[in-house]
Amino acid sequence: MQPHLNSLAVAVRHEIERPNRRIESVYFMDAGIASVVAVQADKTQVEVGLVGPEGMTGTAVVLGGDQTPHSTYIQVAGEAQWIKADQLRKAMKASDSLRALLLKYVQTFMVQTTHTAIANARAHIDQRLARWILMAQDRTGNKMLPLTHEFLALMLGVRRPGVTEALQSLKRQKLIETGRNKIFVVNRNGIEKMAGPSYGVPEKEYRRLIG
Amino acid sequence: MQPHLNSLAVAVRHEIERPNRRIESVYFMDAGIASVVAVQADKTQVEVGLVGPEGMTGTAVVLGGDQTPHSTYIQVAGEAQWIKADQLRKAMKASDSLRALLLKYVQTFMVQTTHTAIANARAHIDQRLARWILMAQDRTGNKMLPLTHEFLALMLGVRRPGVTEALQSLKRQKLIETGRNKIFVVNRNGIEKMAGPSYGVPEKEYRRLIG
DNA sequence: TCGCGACGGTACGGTTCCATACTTAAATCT
DNA sequence: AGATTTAAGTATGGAACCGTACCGTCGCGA
Repeated sequence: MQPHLNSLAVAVRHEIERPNRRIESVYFMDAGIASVVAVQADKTQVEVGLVGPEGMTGTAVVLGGDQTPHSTYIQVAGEAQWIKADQLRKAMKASDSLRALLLKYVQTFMVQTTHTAIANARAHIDQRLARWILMAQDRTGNKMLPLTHEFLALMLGVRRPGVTEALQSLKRQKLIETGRNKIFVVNRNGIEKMAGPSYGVPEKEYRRLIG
Repeated sequence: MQPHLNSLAVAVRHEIERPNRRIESVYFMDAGIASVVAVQADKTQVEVGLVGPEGMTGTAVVLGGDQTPHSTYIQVAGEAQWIKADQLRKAMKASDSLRALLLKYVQTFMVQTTHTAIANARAHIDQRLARWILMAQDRTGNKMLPLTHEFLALMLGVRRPGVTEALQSLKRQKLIETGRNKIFVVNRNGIEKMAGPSYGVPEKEYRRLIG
């Protein structure tokens, strides 16, 4: 696979996959975060999964398809290695172990999306926000996350002022610090406590399957 | 694959898969509905997908695994053909076309779960309920759905009285009729209107991929 | 350095949904 | 038939969020 990989710096908001359009390339993130977003017929959208260096975009290609109704774009700028979808298909055909590994990742990603669903159904905004921060930090390994409230609101499917208030609640509890376009993780354990049961299951499944 | 399939009547609430336990068998529903449920560490659970005659349980096996953190059980009694997970693995190894078909189904199921996530984030109870009724009717082909409010509440992740009120709202609009343990679809188009953008995308994706 | 655009903080009334509890009604069992 | 269980309807006060709007502030580019 390696000869067909190409490094690339990816900028925030860059769209990797468009809904119902052919997937040209698949990205393996070296740094930064991509976001998989479900899109309804009326264009309303909500994030369903995060992809960082632990994973890949374009799971539909791994499953033998060439498009999805989802949208995928860069949330946190970074670097990625991309490969043409066709090259990935060839590589999977050539290597059973590669295919098996990528399918395992699809499984972990699926668990992530199902737990987004349960969090959306049952958790309050501050819990969902805490979950999101934890997942983002897992992927960047950085205390600082460059994010606007507006963007987070879009991701969580809530009002922008709702995010502002939830962030202030976390800040009051000394769990994070905030700045314009920035969130700083201060007390990770505290954030995990805040997220409660909405964080953890997909992470455990990832460790089990891929480690 | 056929020689290893076994017919079986499945009763409501029968558990097909337990969280983090080895998946013994995979079920292809002939009639009735199975429900895939995400489970958090504190045991709270919410439904993330429905499986009827259009699909199968045990997508983790298709992805090369042998367990998931999810739970799967029968929602509407019916009949199923089951096969030992190992036999399915053999059959997939033997037939690329079978494997490709099952992977396509995994893709459609994934889209279903992501749209459960977006519905949970943005839609009100009556819309989510409408979506659920439509998805259930798609799978049984029956105007009558044998369901308790309690069960629906568990599935949607809301209070039981919330379901009662939402059902009455649909009833007032002449979209459904209700009885003890029963919901009757009266005006399917009206229910689709009520569900709005929360219904449709996964169904379209299914038609595109499997038809 | 000034102005403008983007971002974040705050306010307010209204709606949805929650937790909880109690009552009525239908099915099941003895 | 009567008793018991299970399901469905109703009530209430409170919390969480919503849509919307307005204002302060930060940073960037002219």
